[in-house]
Amino acid sequence: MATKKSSINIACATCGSRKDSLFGNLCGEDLDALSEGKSCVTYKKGQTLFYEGTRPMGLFCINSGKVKVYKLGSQGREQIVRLSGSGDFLGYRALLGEEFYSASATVLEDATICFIPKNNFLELLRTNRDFFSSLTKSICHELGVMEEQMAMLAQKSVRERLATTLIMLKETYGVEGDESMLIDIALSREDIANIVGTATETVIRLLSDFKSSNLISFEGKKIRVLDPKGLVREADFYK
Amino acid sequence: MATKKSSINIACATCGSRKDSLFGNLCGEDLDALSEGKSCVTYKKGQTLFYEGTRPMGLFCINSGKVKVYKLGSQGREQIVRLSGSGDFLGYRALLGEEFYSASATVLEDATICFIPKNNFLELLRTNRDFFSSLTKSICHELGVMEEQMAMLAQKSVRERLATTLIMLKETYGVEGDESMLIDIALSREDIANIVGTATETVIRLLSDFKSSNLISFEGKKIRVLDPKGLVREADFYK
DNA sequence: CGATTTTCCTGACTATTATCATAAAATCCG
DNA sequence: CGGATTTTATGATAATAGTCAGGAAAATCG
Repeated sequence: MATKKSSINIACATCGSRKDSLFGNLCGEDLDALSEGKSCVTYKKGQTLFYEGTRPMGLFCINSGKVKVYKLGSQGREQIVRLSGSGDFLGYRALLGEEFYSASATVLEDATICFIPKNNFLELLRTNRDFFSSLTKSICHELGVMEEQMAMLAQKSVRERLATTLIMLKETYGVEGDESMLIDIALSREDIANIVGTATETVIRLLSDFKSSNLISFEGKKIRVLDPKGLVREADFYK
Repeated sequence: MATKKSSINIACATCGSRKDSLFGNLCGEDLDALSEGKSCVTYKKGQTLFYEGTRPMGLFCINSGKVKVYKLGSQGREQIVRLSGSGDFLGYRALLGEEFYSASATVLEDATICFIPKNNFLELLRTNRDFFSSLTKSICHELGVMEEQMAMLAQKSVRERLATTLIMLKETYGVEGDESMLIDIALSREDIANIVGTATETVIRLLSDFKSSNLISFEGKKIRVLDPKGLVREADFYK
């Protein structure tokens, strides 16, 4: 499905999504050094950036588009561990941990993504202590998010997990409508199942349940949250 | 239950568990600086080092004993996110992420634990770049372990999760016997349930199942793994 | 040591969720 | 456009795990 096509390099110095990223505060000199080695590529939905178990060669930096990061279980089922979008980095965990990729990354929505070779990235870390600190801080925050996620997966029922996931998606990808919010990311029912950790059929049933209760509505492939408070109730107190 | 009693300070320079920790490679000067501000306390089983939602004041460094780190769910149920022992640090995530504690920590087995004030720790990070790097590397590794854990919790059945947990516990806390290995940590059935994310009764039932199948045996409060390969089968392919 | 509390265990029952089968709807692609 | 594939949907059934209740065993404590 779909083929890669290269595109003209976007210089880091003029990159629009940079201000939202950890590169936001870099000085011109650092930016030029980064730009030097990097390449910038357009990916189509379905293309894979890297595979679990392979060696990281550098850092991916998402300019636009959306990516899912997932591990494969023993039955070949994906478990999505993170969704990434504009301004996010991919692959720093494996680079800094000096390990192979612990997960795979595949494009969900057509994306423009820069690749910064390992050595350029490590050199930046070596020379710019503030950047190193803010990266570390961000990783620590990430770790806290993962703990949260873990507790949710372990303790809540599937119904609660789905409600919780919708709330999180709304918080990250919600775009304003009047009163309600549209979750602006194209996830299949199967993708949602692979975030929640359940069967696709179960997601379909529960979503149409939530729809019947007027908690959500469907808008093309996307979901609109009509009653956030109702969802919070479903997420916390059901059972 | 049980009260704190202070004990004579152990100097970092002469600390026996240091070589197993991230402080293992520090020079004498750094060690003396650390020792200066620190205090060293003996805790009894059941005592709590810190509570979720509070502000971290420094780093805990476990000299001996075992500690569980857990989050509280909305039904008051603990989800254990990590077990820590001799040589492990506690609280660096919140310190480096500049956040409140995301979890609580309670002593499982009587412990001797040093406390290093925030500023001493941060100063060490500031002045010793190698230490900062190795800490970051360790955090990245931790993040990978969490991803693994998350996928397990989301995808596997409770039976598989329990088998997986026993294997992990064996790998971390196993002490040699002939052929079999004893898991040398005192966990109640409820603690195990709070790692696996299930009801205590279910853990009891499944453990006695595993015992009937001669995969494990009980030795006081501890569990002996008789057939690791059998456990691996239970962990992966059941269903 | 005996009393009390906590932990462990078992059974019965119920609720939740997975699985399998089938079909409609949507999307892809030449 | 029209056939093929993928995704979404729904029903029936079975497996899994949770809850509640009651009792045995073990640990704790004065």
